[in-house]
Amino acid sequence: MTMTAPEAPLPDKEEEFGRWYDEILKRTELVDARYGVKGFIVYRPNAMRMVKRIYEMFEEELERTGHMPVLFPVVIPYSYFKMESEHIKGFEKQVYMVGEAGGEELEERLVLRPTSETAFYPMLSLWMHSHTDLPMKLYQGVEVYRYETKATRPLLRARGFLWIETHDAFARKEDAERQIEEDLGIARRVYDELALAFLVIEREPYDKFPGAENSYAYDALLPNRHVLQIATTHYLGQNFSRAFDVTFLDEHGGHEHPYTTCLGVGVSRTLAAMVITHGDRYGLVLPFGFSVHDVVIVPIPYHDVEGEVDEKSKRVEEILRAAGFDVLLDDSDRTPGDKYYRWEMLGVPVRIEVGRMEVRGGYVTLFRRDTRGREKVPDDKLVERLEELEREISRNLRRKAWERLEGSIVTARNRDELVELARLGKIIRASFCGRKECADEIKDATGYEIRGRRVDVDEEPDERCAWCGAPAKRVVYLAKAY
RNA sequence: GGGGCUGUGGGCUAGCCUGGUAGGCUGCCGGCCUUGGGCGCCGGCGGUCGCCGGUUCGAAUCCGGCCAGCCCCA
Repeated sequence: MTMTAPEAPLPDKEEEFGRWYDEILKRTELVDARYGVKGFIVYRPNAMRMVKRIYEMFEEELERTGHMPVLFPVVIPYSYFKMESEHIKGFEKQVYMVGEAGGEELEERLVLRPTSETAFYPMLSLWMHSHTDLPMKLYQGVEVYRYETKATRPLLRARGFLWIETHDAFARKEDAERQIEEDLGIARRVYDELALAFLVIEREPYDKFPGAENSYAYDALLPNRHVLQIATTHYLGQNFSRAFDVTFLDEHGGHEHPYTTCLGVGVSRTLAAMVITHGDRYGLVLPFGFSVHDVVIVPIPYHDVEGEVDEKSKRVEEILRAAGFDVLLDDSDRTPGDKYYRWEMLGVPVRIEVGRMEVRGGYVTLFRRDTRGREKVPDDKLVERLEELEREISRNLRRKAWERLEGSIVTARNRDELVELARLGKIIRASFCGRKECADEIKDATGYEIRGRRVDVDEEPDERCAWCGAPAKRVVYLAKAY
């Protein structure tokens, strides 16, 4: 694999996305793909700050909305796994199975969870007795395992990846349907804070999660013009509660199957989406709270002012720490330029430079990573300015992400336009008849998949399907997908 | 699923065709020198050449298999 010299900027993200991505992962020391098992990676400390923060944000939202944490085993007895017929059809080709232990074949094979419905439901039936136990809203944050095709990519398409899954059960259908709305809100709030842009999509019926009645997804856009599904939520109806015979006693003393939902958040993919959406040729670009530090102070000592520079740097450090910022004073004996490049690669949002001019002038020079611009800030305005910048950087990153996403959506009215826009790599908006055969033809002709209908906007289709001309049922979005 | 390319100190690589002491840059350690965008100089550290097998007096190099990574296509 070729790689640029350590001191050169990264390749261009748009033109050479593959190389850019490999190198930024390596140079930032986020993850290491050399563990030696295809599709599995090691998360290094710089990535774990981001991973933990993403987990925290989701967990905070989940607990605020009444979810309780649990932790299930990684292994699922095969007999549980096969209980819901659609589910096993959808997953059996991509599960890891443990077949032996202690040198002997196991009496029952164990599935490494690809998702945990079939682990949860047998326990739900033990825990659930009456309608007073409902709603039951549980979540866990774990690694799941799926035997993906040979085209694995670190974080984007892996055989083991980090995620969060909720499993919720309700007495009434309407409550379960309302949960889908709540799930979509949870993901929207967190992704907003991560400054990501995304389409909220209802998947086509043939493209649902195995065993679901309806599936909804968050799709983010990558610079290689592929979309990336970063979260999904599914309305499962009574499919799983029936298959696992989970019941509760209702107000009238009758046994009922609860209506259930699940939400799956791809934490590894969310991490990738942050790296990819915001990053540039100088490395990561991140909002406050995700890099190794939020503010780094770089002193620039000269002989004649060394003591003063040192003193001012320390004073600034103390003030910012007291104000609650995650600040690091980098007084290592590297040169300032070297420090600039290193902290920029790691996406530290703000750098403060303190040298002769700053000591004499009663100000500091502040560098913001998102625009790579400098500004002078009077000493007594520093805390205030940093508080502003925290919001400003986040807003700026979010705006840029949305501009890119919205700027790449174009409407196709007929077959020719659709083919042409696919050739250009756009996200295509089109009226669609809803037939799977039509979707298959489009896939064959263009490589594009119908992602589904947007649920965050109301849209009326044209009369005719843009592909086949049959009466159109809805407006859908098409893209190449990871 | 089909095809192609690659694997050499921590990182990037030369050497491979034509078999014979593994070379450079970077990094890291120690020292001197200072520092406004990857400072300079001196000395040092670090490699069973992805793994297994074969050919050979001798393999990083040739042959076979495997593993991993990347690219293109479906």
